[in-house]
Amino acid sequence: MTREHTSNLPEVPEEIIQHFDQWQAEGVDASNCPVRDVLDRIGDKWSVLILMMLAREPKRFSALNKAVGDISKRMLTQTLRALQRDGLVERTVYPTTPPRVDYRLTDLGRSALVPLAGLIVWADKRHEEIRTSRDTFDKEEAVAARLSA
Amino acid sequence: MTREHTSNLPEVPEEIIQHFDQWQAEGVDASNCPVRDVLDRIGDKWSVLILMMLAREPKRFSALNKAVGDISKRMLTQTLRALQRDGLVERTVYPTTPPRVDYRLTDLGRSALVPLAGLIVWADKRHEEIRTSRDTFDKEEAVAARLSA
DNA sequence: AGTTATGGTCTCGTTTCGTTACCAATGATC
DNA sequence: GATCATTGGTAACGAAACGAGACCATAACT
Repeated sequence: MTREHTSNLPEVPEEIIQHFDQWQAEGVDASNCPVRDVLDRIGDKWSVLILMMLAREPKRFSALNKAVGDISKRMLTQTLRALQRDGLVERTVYPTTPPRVDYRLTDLGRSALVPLAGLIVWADKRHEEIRTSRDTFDKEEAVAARLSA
Repeated sequence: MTREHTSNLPEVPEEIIQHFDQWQAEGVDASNCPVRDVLDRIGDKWSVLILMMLAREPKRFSALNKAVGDISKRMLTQTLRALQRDGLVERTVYPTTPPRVDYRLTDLGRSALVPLAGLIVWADKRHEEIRTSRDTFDKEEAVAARLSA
């Protein structure tokens, strides 16, 4: 009743929506919602990106640092540790000098990439639309600001 | 060659991995990667959660505030504005007193929920595994700390 | 006059983040 | 044999983002 079928967009499975409804009824807090727990972790600035970079093959710290480009060593270390802690990434140290460390996805980490791939395809397909929307929004905002001045 | 087939886990589509490879070769910066652009935005603490809460039907500001529980009004406003700017959410004001404002998903916003649902199912299925991994990691870390003391 | 309700905004103290400097150990270079 | 480069980080500091709570405008109700 709340949503009319005016387009043939892909649908969100009813089962999932029921899931959401349930959470909403209970009030979703970080403490009581497993999905919150997971999303809060990999939903940070760098985690998904790093998982993607490790998709094909293991990489060394410095290779990751170069691949991502605008991540600092500090954040790279921090993110990798968190991914390792969550069991998505495995860290191997070869005690040479200078040290050599590589990072590889675990099975769990690889399994995460499957749904993430869906998200990436979506982002790629829709990002033009999003950028357009942003431009429009910003333009309207500028007009509104001029009016109230 | 880099990945042995020892388990029957769901696979990451080769096509997607090639996508990642390409990015990696170029060096993924925020500026040159559309997916980065999108991920940086909805990959924040609250966006996904709010999209989920709006899945079934439009909601008022206060309803969202209650549903999410531990979000502050400040962040709720900020996140909703960003979602609106990106064209994922529509804001409607009814000029009554006290004011009434509701937020609903746009078609674009609804389309985002499809891949997100995949991620949520994953999180739900795997979060036990993740928690276990965390506990193990923390225990090992504690041991290491004791040794070096 | 005082209370309540809504959808925010403002301010302030805390957390988190990004930048830069630095380190240890070894092999190569001069 | 002193110097330098390399790798995978850590430490310290200033900047930006965040969370909690006070505050506001308006009108209906008591």
